[in-house]
Parts: sequence; structure tokens; C-alpha cells
Amino acid sequence: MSIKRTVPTLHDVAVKAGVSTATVSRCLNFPERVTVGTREKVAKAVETLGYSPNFGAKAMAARRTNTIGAIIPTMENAIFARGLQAFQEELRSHGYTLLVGSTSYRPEIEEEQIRTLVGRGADALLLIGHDRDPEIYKFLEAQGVPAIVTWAYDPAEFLPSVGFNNRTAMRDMAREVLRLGHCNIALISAKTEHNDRARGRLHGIQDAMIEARQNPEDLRVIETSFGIENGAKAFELIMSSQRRPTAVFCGNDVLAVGAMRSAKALGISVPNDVSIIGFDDIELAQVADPPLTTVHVPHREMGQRAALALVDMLRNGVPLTPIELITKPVFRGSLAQVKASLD
Amino acid sequence: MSIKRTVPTLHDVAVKAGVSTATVSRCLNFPERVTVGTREKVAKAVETLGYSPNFGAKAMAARRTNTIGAIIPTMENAIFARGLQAFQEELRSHGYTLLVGSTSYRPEIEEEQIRTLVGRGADALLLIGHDRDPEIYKFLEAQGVPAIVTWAYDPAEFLPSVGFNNRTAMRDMAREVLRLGHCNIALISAKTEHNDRARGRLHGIQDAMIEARQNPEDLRVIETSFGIENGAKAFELIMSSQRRPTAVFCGNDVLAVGAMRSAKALGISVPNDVSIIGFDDIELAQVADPPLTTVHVPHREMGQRAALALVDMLRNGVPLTPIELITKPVFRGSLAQVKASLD
DNA sequence: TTGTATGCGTTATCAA
DNA sequence: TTGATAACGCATACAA
Repeated sequence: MSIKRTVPTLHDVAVKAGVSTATVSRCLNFPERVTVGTREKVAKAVETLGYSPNFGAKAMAARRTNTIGAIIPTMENAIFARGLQAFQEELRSHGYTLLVGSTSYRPEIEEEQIRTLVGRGADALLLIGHDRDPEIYKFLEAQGVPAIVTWAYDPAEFLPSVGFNNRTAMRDMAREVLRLGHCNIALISAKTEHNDRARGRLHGIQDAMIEARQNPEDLRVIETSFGIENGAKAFELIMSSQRRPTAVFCGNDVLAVGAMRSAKALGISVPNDVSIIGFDDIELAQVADPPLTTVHVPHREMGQRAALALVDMLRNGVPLTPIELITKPVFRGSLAQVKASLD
Repeated sequence: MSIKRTVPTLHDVAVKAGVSTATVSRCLNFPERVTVGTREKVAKAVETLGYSPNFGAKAMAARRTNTIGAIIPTMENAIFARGLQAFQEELRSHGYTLLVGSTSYRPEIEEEQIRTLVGRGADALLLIGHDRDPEIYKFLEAQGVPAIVTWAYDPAEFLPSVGFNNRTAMRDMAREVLRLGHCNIALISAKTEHNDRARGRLHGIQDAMIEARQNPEDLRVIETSFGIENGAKAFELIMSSQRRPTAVFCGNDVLAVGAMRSAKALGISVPNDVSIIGFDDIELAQVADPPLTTVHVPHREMGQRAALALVDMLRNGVPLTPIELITKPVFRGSLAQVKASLD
């Protein structure tokens, strides 16, 4: 344990350079407003002292942080990472820093994270989905922190969203699946409570069923937590039933890959015995064997446009407006026409 | 664009509750030192005002943040996410908050991120690997910010590490591979510049080659950036050569999965035509087809123990000491004995 | 148990 | 172009 030395401050730099703190501050933030001579003196002092500005003090004095917060359900998966990466890159190019929080899909943790990031001075927030306690929106308004929602699109909701319509996205896929003759289908869904994306996807399938004159009640739904392992277990459960479905939808690619692993373990052939359909189109989908039929989501575009919208509003006061992005079913080996059966 | 209202402060709460700011502060930080009556008054004021403490001000006044920073190469992948998740959970249980930065494997960005997190008041830092400009260590010392390294173990290095020996880990795996008769091998490596883990893994293979009386120069090495796609391209390149290797090591599982995808596309059978070996043992490894032989890394234990060490030093002044964790080769379907050949 | 007063490191206003 | 100086929001030593 080393003695905790005292960290150099603006004042120390000022003394060392023989100028005032105001000059040092200007030197650092607006070099052009300072003569070359002083600039050099200050630069040298900064260098030898190893000075680094105190963010908290800076934020407090300047009343802005150039920081934007993002709160996602989990970092443990590529699903959000891709979009977030693009989000960050775009922010970075505009001089903003990204602060990330994760919630493990738990509303109370999301609330805590929102408070944390706001307390840390985030100038704006990126949130996933619309489904949360309205109290939070009151809080954000009271704090004057604008927020944008992504991974969903619903202009009727309180916050503006940059994303896609989960319901129609899944419906479009389901239509194709039903068209292939599947009339006994199941869904391995993420928990739908507090999750409008999961609910939208579920309803999308049911919409397609109704269109196809099937009874939406017939959709067998298993809700489970996120993870390959959970997808595998859910699939096992579904296939242990009396009347096995011919197609299993999954709320996301990770669950789908779990289902495929489970199918392999059980000796169930995909897509001969059962078709498996995912959602998201992460890299994993192409690596799976057979490659996964899934709904392609424009992750990167979503992140980038969300960032642009936020920066535009912060810098130029341009109001946030909803932006709808499109998704597209991607057909790969895991989906096949339903086989003629004997009953 | 709504009018930016002013955010409630401690002072506002104090006025509303009819007490002093000091009392409100105590109420929030040490509720037990305050009578129940005032506690309730303050709580109500906080509630109605929607008060949320200003982190910057708090950090400045208290001279600590209860925040620990972690800087990883990329969030785009499960490799670091798993360990980081455990790290965060452990920190959380001790009242610390995690701040994450990512570098895209670029040293200059890492340096920038270190400065950023330190400026934001991180009480300590978690870094990946040992290979960086010593100037950074001077900076950290000057700032009085302790740091710990993970994902590597080398007690001879400047910073204490909680991790594993990349070199012996890969060597142990390579021994087994060579034992199966492979004498024409290749490595798809991450960029070794500024990356001691990648270099260690490379050297580990060469160590095993020397033990087996092979010429380490014979190891064909392709360095590439992170990502499934890059792994696929590198594999293609390797297999387009005159004399194809019988075993291809990969610096990590992500590259390996890319290689496997490429093999499938090229009609090369794994493991009949070529064996593929990964490193890390992320979930992806089990999902691959065939399942990937790889080196298992105790991600979660690593994150957890790093967190404990940091908390223990911050809270109790316990000095950071290196901790070596063990890795283990995991044999799955992607590795096979070398076939009798005709030459 | 509660209040007063000071300082934390920076920016920004206003003079010089 | 530069320098004093007043905020900024909070914690804490000290006093009451």
C-alpha cells in the first residue's frame, strides 16, 4: 500500500506555470484564446505534474458533461453489444463519451441505473424498450435529462423511439412459417413481463395465426430467462410434450441456438423433424448448424441513428422524433416445409 | 425541446423539509444518526422533489467515489463480458459501482480511457493484460489510483495480476495436440503487438513444439483482428496453401468458430480433414458443430477474485497480491488424431 | 441530534 | 490576453 499522494490540481499547474487558474483552464479548453508562450508554459507544467482534470468538478462548474448514458438489459450477449458499439462510435466522433449500465432484465435495477447515470451527469439517456414505470419519466423530466428508446418503435409511447416494430417484424416471419404448412407451433419467449419487445413478438405470431385462420390460443408459449442454457431447457420441455410442434419460434437468437443444441442432443433433426426460428440475426445465427432462420435487425443503424438524434438535439436543439427502421426475415437452413404426416 | 428546468439540490430538500443541508446529507448517508422524525420529513421532501444526488459534487466533497473502472478490449464479444459480469456482481455486493470502457484493442484508446475513468474518479482500475506503455503506470501512481491486471498472470510484471498463464495454458493444450500426431500445424492469432496474452499463447505452442522436437519456426502464424469474419478469412488463407496443416490453433474461440464456419463453406471436414482448437471456452464453443476443443478459462472466478482483491485493498488496505488461476484443456469433437497420410 | 461554515477543483463572469 | 472571484452541490469538522 503506497502512501496516497495528493493529486495535482489546476491550481498546482497554475503555480508551476506562473499563471492563474483561469488561464490554465482556458489553455486546456480554448487554446486559441491564449498566447503561444503561456500555452507552452502551461503544457509543460501539465506534463511534468501529470495533471488530469477532475471530471466531477468540471461537470459541476460547466453544468454539462458531454456524456451520454445507455442502459441495456445485459452485456453478456452480442445482441445489444453490436448496436451499442455503433452508438458509441458515433458519439465518440462527436466528442461525447458513453456510459453503460446493465440491468439483468430487472426493472428495479434499471431504475437504479437510470438514477446512477443521471447522478453522474449524463446529458441524455438511451433506453431499451418502452415498458417501465411512468414515475421514471417524471424523474427524467424533473432532472431535465432527455431520453430516447431503441430496440422498439412505437410513436404512441411517451419517449421517442428509434427502432423497429417488434410485432409486425415477427408477424411477417410467422406468415412465412405458416405458409410452409406449420399448424402446430410453439414459442420460446423471453419473459414478457416488463418487456414490450417480447410481448410484441408474441403477439406478432398470434396475428399471423389469426390471419391464417388458426386459433392463437393454440400457440404453446414457454417463457424463460435469457441464455443458451435456458433455451435448451425450454426446448427439451416443449419436445417432451404429447404432440410435438413442427416449428419452434424463439424470442431471440440466443434462445434459438440453445434450442438447436438441445435438438442435437435429443437426436431431433432440424429442420426435418422440427423447424427453429430465431430473432435478431446476430453472428451466432450464421454459425449455427444448420444456419438459423431469423429476423434481421439493423443493429448498427439503430445505434448510429439514435446517437445522431441525441447529439443533434443536445447540440442544436433539434427535437427527438421517432424513427422507424425495417427488419427482414432471413431464411436459412433451420426452417423447412412441414412434412406430410400420418394423422 | 422542453424548457430546461433546474434540478433539485440538497439545499432545496433542506428547505422543503425545514432542516439544514447537513442534516439532509446525514439522512441520506447515515440514516441512523438522525431521529426518525426528521428522517421521515427529509424522505418525503426527497420524494416529492425527485431529488437525486449530484455525483460530481459528492465525489469532490467526499474525495472518493465508490466506483471502480474496468477497461476491456471489446464489448462486442462474450469473452470479456462473462468475467466482467462476475466482476460487477461482486463489486455491487460491496457497494461499488462499475464503470466500463472499451478500447477496440488500440493502445491509444486504452490510454485515453484510463485517463477518462481516472478523471471520473475511479477509486481503482481493472486492466486486461500487462503490455502497455510504462508511462501509464507513472500516471496511475501520480494519481494514486491502484490497478490490477486480469486475463493474464505474471508476478514479474509491474501490476499485480489475477489471472492465468497464457503461455503454459496454451502449451498444455498444444502438447495434447502434438501427441495426437499433428506435425503440421498453424495458428490464427490475434494481433500480437501490444498483446501479451496473444504472444503468450503463440509461445506456448512453440514451447510444446520444441518439447516434441519439432521446429517452432514451422508453425505457420496468421495474425488477424478480432471477429468471426476475420477467423473465417484467415482459415481460408491457410487452407489455400500448398501444404495444408492438419491442425489449426486459434487464439480465441471467436476466431475458431469463424474458422469452422469457413471449413464448412469450403467443404473441409472438421475434424477429419483438419482439427480446430480454440481458447477461452465461451458458450459458443459448445454450440459449434462439431463442438470446439478449447482451453477453459475460469472467467467468472477471475472477475470475482479481482473484485474481491480490489475491494479488500480499498476498504481494508490489504495490498494487492498476484493470484494465479488454472486453465484446463477441454476436448470436444473438433480435435482428432492425425490420419495416416500418403507421403 | 442538529446547524454553521468551509473546502473540494473547475468554469465563467467581469475587470483590468 | 490575463487575473480575481463567485458559483456549482455536497460532505464534514466543529460548535451548539
